[in-house]
Amino acid sequence: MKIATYNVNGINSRLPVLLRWLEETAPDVVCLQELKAPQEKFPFQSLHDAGYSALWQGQKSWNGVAILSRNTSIQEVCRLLPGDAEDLQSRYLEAQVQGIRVGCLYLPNGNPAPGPKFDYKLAWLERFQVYAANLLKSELPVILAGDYNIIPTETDVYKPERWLSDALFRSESRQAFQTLLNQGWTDALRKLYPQERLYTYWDYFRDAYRRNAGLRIDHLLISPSLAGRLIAGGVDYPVRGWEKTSDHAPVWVELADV
DNA sequence: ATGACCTAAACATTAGGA
Repeated sequence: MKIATYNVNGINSRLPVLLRWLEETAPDVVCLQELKAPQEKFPFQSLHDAGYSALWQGQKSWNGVAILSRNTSIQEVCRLLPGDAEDLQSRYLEAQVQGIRVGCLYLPNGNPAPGPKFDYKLAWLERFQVYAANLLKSELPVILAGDYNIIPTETDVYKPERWLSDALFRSESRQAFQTLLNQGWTDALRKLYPQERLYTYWDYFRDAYRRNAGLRIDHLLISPSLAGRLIAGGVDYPVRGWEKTSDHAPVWVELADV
């Protein structure tokens, strides 16, 4: 089965691109981020017509996450990241889908750093680490897929020296990502491609996509039982070159059937 | 070092993104 994550950067303005990508690649499960749409403006009918059921947590203007499942139902687990009752931003959605526990996340950007936004990012990461550790303890097959807004290593950015003080690449962010790997999560794309330069995001500025001046910030972290089923994965690069496209490209993994 | 571009709503400028 194929599971993908895609930061769409506005689901309604991106709907033609999303539907074309779904039709061409037919992922079984999809995690979407940055819907930038309130709950009532989610295009569930268009997705239904394309063969996908959907669970979504919208928000006016910003954030927003969704989980899609092809031809099957979705059982909701939660709509917010636990650990802070004050944090109502739509950045985490979890469901049981096709036998797998799927966490869809949109981690805070954190810029400018240092500052309150960076503090929020680090606090979110701490809550996420606690939550992820408990998921591992459950021994369920789990995938935590989304826009982590973290460049894990200097292999994951076209020009590391330019990004050292950026919230995406600061040591606190990288260390938090490493902590998740140390817990036992597998960075699926890096596992499949240990050395290669893989990017999932290219700035709209400066012709970044054509120059391949990109970042790898969208990740699929898989629990040990799923790591044993990992058979393929990749970035759907051409989607980033389509008309009216997101600044992110979809990322996917293929898992062997049990 | 700066600014380049894109989205949604604050609607024609601003805020946020990464």
